[in-house]
Amino acid sequence: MTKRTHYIDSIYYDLELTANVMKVMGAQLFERLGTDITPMEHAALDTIFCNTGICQRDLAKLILKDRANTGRILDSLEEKGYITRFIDMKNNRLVKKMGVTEKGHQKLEEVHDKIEVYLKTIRSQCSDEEIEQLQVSLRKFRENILATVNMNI
Amino acid sequence: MTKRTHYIDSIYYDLELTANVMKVMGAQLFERLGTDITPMEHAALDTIFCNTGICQRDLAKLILKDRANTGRILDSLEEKGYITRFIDMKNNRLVKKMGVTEKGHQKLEEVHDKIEVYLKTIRSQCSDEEIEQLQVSLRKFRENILATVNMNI
DNA sequence: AAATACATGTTGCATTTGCAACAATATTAT
DNA sequence: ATAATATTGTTGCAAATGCAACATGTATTT
Repeated sequence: MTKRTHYIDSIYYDLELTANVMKVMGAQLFERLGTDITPMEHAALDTIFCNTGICQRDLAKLILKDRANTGRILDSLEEKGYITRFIDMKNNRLVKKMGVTEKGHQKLEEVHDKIEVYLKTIRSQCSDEEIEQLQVSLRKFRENILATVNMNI
Repeated sequence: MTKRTHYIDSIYYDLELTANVMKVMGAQLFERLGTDITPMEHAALDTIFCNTGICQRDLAKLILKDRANTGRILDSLEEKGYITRFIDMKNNRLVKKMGVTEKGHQKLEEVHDKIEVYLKTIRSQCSDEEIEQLQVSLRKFRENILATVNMNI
């Protein structure tokens, strides 16, 4: 007679709930900042900044969106002048690459500075070491799942 | 000169990605089971089973959906005969309560048995203690955020 | 050389999701 | 007693999301 684990007590639930809480916090944070980009656009912009010369498909994998939505996010960022897109070659194939503009770089700095203030409040309760350890555990757990499940991302 | 944490390296990203991977795994699992309920419907059914006499609004908070979608999920479960809904009183107010039917109970048992087989594959890599510790860390981190952010769930 | 398969990005559409407004009812305040 | 407020569930609608089909161009195979 094994004790059954119910949904509410599962790791599945804890992950969903914690990610949800985190997302709501992020949304409220960006709302308060009064900035003109969404958390997702910021994530994309930051990731482009860290991976110069990345193509859309690879960016999609990193920011966890499909190709269609990644394109839409980039449309928005381009319209606001935070990135520029250009045709380039990758493995002898034409791909759309992109780069962060000076304006986009300034936006990254601005958002980073503003966010830092708020995040300190949270960090004060959870130590850097604890968060680091949590991330390590999450990565291990994730790799574990990915070993058994085929993801089509 | 502080070293900036980028999106890809943040706890935000690890949470989002891990929850995402977990969700995809769940979807694939239920797909393979060939059962007639979605992971979310199963979560609701299991939670109703654990909280007899719960009203819709309270259930919504537990399964992390809003009232509208919770109602829709319950419509589906009721239509399939896994739950019954009835009017009852709570704090002298009329509320819709629900209970798991015998058919619903059987469905819970069936899904649980089938899932157990698959989950063992994953558990073999991550020890129960590790997962337990991960859940404890997630809860602490979550409580930490909730202390500073007002959630309207 | 032609055909097939592959990689990349875009468009259209259907599903999911959540928010706001509403209806019904009960509680509290004036 | 009447009005204002609160709780619960439903409906309508708009935004987000992802999937499948398509267009374009390249690599590989025959």
